[in-house]
Amino acid sequence: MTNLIDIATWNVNSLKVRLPHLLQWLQNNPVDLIGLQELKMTDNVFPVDALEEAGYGAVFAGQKTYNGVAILYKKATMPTPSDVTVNLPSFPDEQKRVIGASFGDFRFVSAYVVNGSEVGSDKFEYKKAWLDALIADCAQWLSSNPKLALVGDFNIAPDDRDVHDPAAWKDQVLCSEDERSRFEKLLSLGLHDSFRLFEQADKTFSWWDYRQRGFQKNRGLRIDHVLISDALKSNCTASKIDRTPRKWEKPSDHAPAVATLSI
DNA sequence: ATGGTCGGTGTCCGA
Repeated sequence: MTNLIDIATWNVNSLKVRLPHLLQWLQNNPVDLIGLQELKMTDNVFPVDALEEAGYGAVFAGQKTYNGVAILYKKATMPTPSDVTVNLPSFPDEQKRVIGASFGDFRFVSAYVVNGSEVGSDKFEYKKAWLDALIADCAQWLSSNPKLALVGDFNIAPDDRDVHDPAAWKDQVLCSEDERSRFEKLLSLGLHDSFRLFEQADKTFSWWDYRQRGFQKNRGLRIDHVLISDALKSNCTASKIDRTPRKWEKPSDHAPAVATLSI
């Protein structure tokens, strides 16, 4: 038996501030699964009740001030999640950046990849090591769960099409070869960038800097991705970025990305 | 014009 579902990802940049946007967006786009990043809250204040009222269950891993990830699932269409795991098995970390859960034989992982600050910094070294661990662990996940979606804020623009000004961003953080080669390595494990399975408008981005009226000028990058495994590729019928909520008052700097697939 | 804007238990740091 197969189910047609919509899966999404959204870096909300504080779930406390963005809860009204999330609820509004889910009302307009009742996706079956969504991975959230940058909750910036501890687990004791996670808005379980408000999401429940909206028809969503949640698994989450928060922390104070920074990071924090969650998976929301529509209770009417999705089974109860099982095998919930937090973070990367091969990379012990205080920072809460990964949460995974199984829905039947479908595995869904929400990730908040390290930003990296700037090329050559200590944070950039942490980013490379973290990505290497993600690659190693993702290979394991795929061997045990052929039906896998890895979604999130990857903090990597895969190629120049994903950058508003490739010359200005060349070799900069989010666009460097060290990062792009690791993204490619992740795909080579048997994952596909669902967005690129379909024809897309030029200059479609998922993140715009708050400064300099970046969104109004569409000075953005596509760094939020919905990756799906080989086993799901032919079952994926659409993938898009919804820039609508970026126009709302007090927006996240990221827009949600959504893919449709049968599992 | 070398800044600019957000969010956070903050008055600087991370993005």
